[in-house]
Amino acid sequence: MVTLAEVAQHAGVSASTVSYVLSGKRSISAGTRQRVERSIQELGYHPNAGARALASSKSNIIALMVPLRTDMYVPVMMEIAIAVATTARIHGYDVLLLTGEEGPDAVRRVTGSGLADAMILMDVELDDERLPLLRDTDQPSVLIGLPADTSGLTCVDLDFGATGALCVEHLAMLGHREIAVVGEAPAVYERHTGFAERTLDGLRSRARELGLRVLHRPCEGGYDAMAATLARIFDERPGTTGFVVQNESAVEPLLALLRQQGRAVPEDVSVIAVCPEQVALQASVRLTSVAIPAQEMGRRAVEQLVAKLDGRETDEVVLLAPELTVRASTGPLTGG
Amino acid sequence: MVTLAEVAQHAGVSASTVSYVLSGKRSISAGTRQRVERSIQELGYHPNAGARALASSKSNIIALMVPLRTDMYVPVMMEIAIAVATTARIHGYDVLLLTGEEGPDAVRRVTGSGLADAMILMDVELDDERLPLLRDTDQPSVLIGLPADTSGLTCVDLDFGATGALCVEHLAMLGHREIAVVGEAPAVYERHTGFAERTLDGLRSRARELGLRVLHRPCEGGYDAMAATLARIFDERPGTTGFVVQNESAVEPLLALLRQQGRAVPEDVSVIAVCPEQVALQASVRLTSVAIPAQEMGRRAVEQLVAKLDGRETDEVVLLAPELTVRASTGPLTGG
DNA sequence: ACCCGGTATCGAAGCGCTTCGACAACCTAT
DNA sequence: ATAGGTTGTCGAAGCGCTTCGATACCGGGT
Repeated sequence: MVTLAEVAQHAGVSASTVSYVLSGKRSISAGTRQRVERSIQELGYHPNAGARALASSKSNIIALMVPLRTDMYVPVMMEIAIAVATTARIHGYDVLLLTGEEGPDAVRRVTGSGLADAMILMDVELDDERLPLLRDTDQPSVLIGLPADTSGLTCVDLDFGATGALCVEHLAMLGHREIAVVGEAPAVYERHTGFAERTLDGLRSRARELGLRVLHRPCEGGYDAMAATLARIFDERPGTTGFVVQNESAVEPLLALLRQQGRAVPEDVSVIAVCPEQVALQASVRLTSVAIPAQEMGRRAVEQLVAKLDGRETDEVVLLAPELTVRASTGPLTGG
Repeated sequence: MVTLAEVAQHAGVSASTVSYVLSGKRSISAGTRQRVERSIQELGYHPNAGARALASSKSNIIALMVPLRTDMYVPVMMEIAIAVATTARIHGYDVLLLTGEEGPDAVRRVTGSGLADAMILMDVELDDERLPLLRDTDQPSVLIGLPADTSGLTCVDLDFGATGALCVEHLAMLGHREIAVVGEAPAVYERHTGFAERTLDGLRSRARELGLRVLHRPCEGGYDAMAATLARIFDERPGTTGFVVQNESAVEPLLALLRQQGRAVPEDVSVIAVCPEQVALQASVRLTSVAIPAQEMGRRAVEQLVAKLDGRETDEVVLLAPELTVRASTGPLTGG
C-alpha cells in the first residue's frame, strides 16, 4: 500500500506538497506539480480514505436510506438509488447503502460516527420518526418524498398533487365524467407515505372544479386483487369510463380484465397510469401516463445535498412538474 | 462530537481501557467495564469511523457493485442489494453502493483507498474484465453470478443449468414433446452474462436425453416484442405445447397473447416461468415457476465474504438448488 | 541597496483510534 | 517468604493524511 510519504520521497518533495497538489488548496509550481503527478502515476498511489476522513473530518460519503420493504415501486427505488450513486460519483462522493430496518438508529450511527457527510432518505412518511433527529443534527440531509412538516428540511419529490390534477384534466377534456382511481395497496395509505394521498387530493379537488365524479379504491397488486377491485368499481359506478392507476402491478391485470369483459381501450374506457416510462411502454396497450421521474429525483437530491455541503443555499422543497404523455390508452368518449 | 478520550476521562480510566472494553480484545474487570459502558451511554459516544479505519486498517465496509443497466431483472437486483445490506449489518458491516459504470477502475479505487474491506460483484460476465484485478489483490471478494473461469474466485449463484433441466423434466412428465424457450433480450446473450446460456444448456441437454424438441428465441420484454416472438415460434413449430419463459417482462404479454389466440393455459399449452415468486403469484394465471432466490443469494454472498474476512475457508462455487413450484399454468397434455 | 508583497515549499502538530509492551497487583505453588 | 504466572490497566507510538504557520526566494518600486 503506497502512502503519501512514499510519493513525496519519490518526487523529491515534502508530504505536504503532495497533499496540496492533490487538493489544489495552495498554489504549486507547474514543474513540481508534474513531478508529483508522475510519481503518483508510477507508484499507483491512492489516498487512504480513513486517514483522509480523520484528518479532514470529511468522509466524502453520502448515506442513502432505502426502504426495506420491497413491496412497492421497486424499480423506481432502484432507479433512484442508481441515479444517486452515479450523480454522487460525479461530485466526488461515494454512497453508503442503509436499509430502513435500523430506523432512527441508523441516523444516529451515521451522524455520530462520521461515516457519512450527509444523508438522503427515501420513502419518507408524513410524520417520520427520523425527522426530529435530522433537524437536530447539523449534518445535511435531503428527503425524497414530502413529510407533513417540511420546515428546516430539504425535500425533493414529484408534484403528486399536480399529477392527480393533470390526469383528471386530461380525462375531462376527453369528455369523461366518471373516474375511478385504482390506488396503491391499503398498506401504503395506512403507512402515510404521503404521495398516494397527495395524488388523490390533487385529483379530487380538480375533479370537483371540473364537475367530475371520482371513486377511489386502493388495490393490492396482481390479477386477483384487481379483478375484485374492478368488480366493485363497476358495481358501484357502472358509468365509469376513465381510470387512473397508481400501482404498477395493477396496470396489466386491469388491461387484461377490461379486454376480457369486452370493454375496448380506449374506445369504451380510457386508462391513465402513474408509473415509470418503461411500464407504460411495455404494457399490452401503450399507456397514456404520467412518468415518475426516478432518475431526475435521485439526481436532484444529490445536487441539493452537494449544494448544502458546499455551503450554498438550497430550496426547501423541490417539486418536479409532472408530464403527461398521451399514448394509446386514452381517447375521447364516443357517443354514450 | 464525543471522543474516546472524553469517555475515558468521564469513566476515570485510560483511553486504551475504553478501547479494550469496546473491542473485547483484552480482559477487563466487570466493574471497570460497567463504568465505561455507562459513560458511553451517558455521553452518547460513537467511535469515529475514519480514525478506527486508519488505526486498524479495517473499514468494516463491504462494497457492492450493482449493474448500471436497469433493463433487466431490476427487482431481483434490488432484492439482492437489500439482502446484502441487511445481512452485512448483522455481521457488523456497512455497504458501499458502486455502480458498474466505473468498471474496473472502481475496483482499483476501492482496494487502493481502503474504502472497503471486501467487495461483492453482481452481473458478472463470462469473461469479466474485473476478474484479473480481483485475482491480483488480496482483498476478499465474492461474485454473484458465474464467470467462465472460477479459479481463485468465490461465486454464488442459482444453478441455472439445473433450473433448465428441471423445467424440461416437468414438461416432459406432463407429456409435452415440443418446447419453446422465450429467453432474455438478445443484448443479454451478447453480453455473455452466463445465466441465460446456462439455463439453455441445461435445458437442451436434458431435453435431448428425454427426446424433446426445443426451440429457443430471445425476446425483448413487452407486449409487441412478445407478439412477434410468439408468431415466429408457432410459425416454425406449430406443435409447440410447452413454454419456458426466462424474462419477467415477457410473462404477462405471453399469457395475454395465448388467451387472445384462444389457447387455454394449461389445457392447450403449459407455461413455466423462471422468475421471482412475486411475479409468478401476481400473473393473470398463477404460474408454475422456478423461483430466483434473490434474498438467499445476497445473504449467502455476504456470509461467504465474512467467512473469508474471518480467515475461514470458503467454497469456490455455491450453486443454489432450484425449486420448481407447480401452480396453475402447467398441466398434462390432453389428447393430441 | 532596501523594503515590500507574492509565490512556492517545508516542518510539525494533530485528527481519534488501536495496539504493543510495561507494570502493578494479585494469586497460587513452592 | 519467594519465584512465577495471571489479570487488569496504563502510556506511548503510530496509522496516513490535512493544515497552519514559518521560511526562503523572487521581482518591483523607490
